[in-house]
Amino acid sequence: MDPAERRREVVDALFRVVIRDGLERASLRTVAAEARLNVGSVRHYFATHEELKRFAMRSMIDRVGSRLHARAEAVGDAGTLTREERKEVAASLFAELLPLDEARRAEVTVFLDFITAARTDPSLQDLAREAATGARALARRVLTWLELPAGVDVELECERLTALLDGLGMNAVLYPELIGGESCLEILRTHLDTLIPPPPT
Amino acid sequence: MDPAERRREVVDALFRVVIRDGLERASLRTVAAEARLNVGSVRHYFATHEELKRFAMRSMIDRVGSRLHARAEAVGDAGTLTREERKEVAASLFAELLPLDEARRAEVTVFLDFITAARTDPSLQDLAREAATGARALARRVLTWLELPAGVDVELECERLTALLDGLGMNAVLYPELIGGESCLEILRTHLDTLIPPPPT
DNA sequence: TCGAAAATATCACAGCTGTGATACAACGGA
DNA sequence: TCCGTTGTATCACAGCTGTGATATTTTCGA
Repeated sequence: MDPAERRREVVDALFRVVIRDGLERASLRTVAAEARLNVGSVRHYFATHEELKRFAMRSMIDRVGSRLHARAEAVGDAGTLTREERKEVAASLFAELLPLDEARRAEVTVFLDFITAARTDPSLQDLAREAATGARALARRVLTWLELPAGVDVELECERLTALLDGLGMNAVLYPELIGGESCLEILRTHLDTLIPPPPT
Repeated sequence: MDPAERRREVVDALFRVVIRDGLERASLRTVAAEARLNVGSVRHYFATHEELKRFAMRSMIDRVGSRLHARAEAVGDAGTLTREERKEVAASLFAELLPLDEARRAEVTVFLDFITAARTDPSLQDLAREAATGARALARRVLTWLELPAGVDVELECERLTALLDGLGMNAVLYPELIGGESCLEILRTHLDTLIPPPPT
């Protein structure tokens, strides 16, 4: 079997364990069992536990990052869109970072565990920082593309938006009974409306 | 020595371990060592590890909750304040939830570890839910007290504000080099200004 | 002063962890 | 066919974990 695919299987098994029991329960043995392998086989592809975790976190970042990049490229020609249309495009782009379906919920859940673990795990810190700066770069790019009204501090709004997205994702993952995916999307749209007032009806 | 104070000492030791190494490293042995005790002494006050963690999380919630409650009570007579003054009161109240100094940074750090752990730890879930609903109740109360302009959805703004506060706190704790306490406060003030437009100068 | 209660301390045990070492099987080119 | 590479599997070891049981010390009121 293709080694790359085996690695992917192991990483998927790790994700399932993290979603079910949290990252701290994702030991070599539990992940191997989830992947229907034994520790020896897992360690044939990942020399150490640390390497497995780093590879998994990188896979997650790359997956989300490439998806966002593809979406951002697809709307390269902005001149033909009205402000309202661009707002809708921006909303659906940022929505990729919200737990709106099971796949994205899984991503946000795993990602939250990884970045909180990175606070005290030096081997994950560079990846967490990379993801954080990447999210800010995306937000900055989209906000400038939206051509905010004069007098608006783009850097501040960039930080406010990323914080809002992180907060929404975290709350929707930790308290699904308090706030669902639909509310997240509605709040995101409202937020963009406060940045660019909608035309009066 | 007063048993209540001993418990507090142990809990403080646990907080220090969590801040330094994360909640998953806060074993009975590491906490006991941090408190300059042995496991037997710690277990004399907390029968099980689970009981210790629950007590610590409850202490944290109570501490922050009572501080917020005291501040909210202190400004009970709202009629004498202008809208701008009330906005400033609201900002300083919500600022209690942001890592603006070392004490609050420690609180947010520990709290973040607790609520993420609660996702997969049934023994902490009720406390996490209590904290989440409490934060929303506070935000709802303050937002109605601010008398937002007509047409503003208070429930939605309540959720948007709590998500923003959570996101700001999380980012400031996880990426202190990307966003500091001052930026959090500035963003919070900006957010309140978008809810209640400031008078033109 | 005595003695019970509270507090502190130590040991042992089973279970889990990462990792090193080693063995066994499968496969694919010379 | 042979052999080296790749993949799979198993064992052992030290270290950490929570917890039960037990021992020792300290405290403090009758």
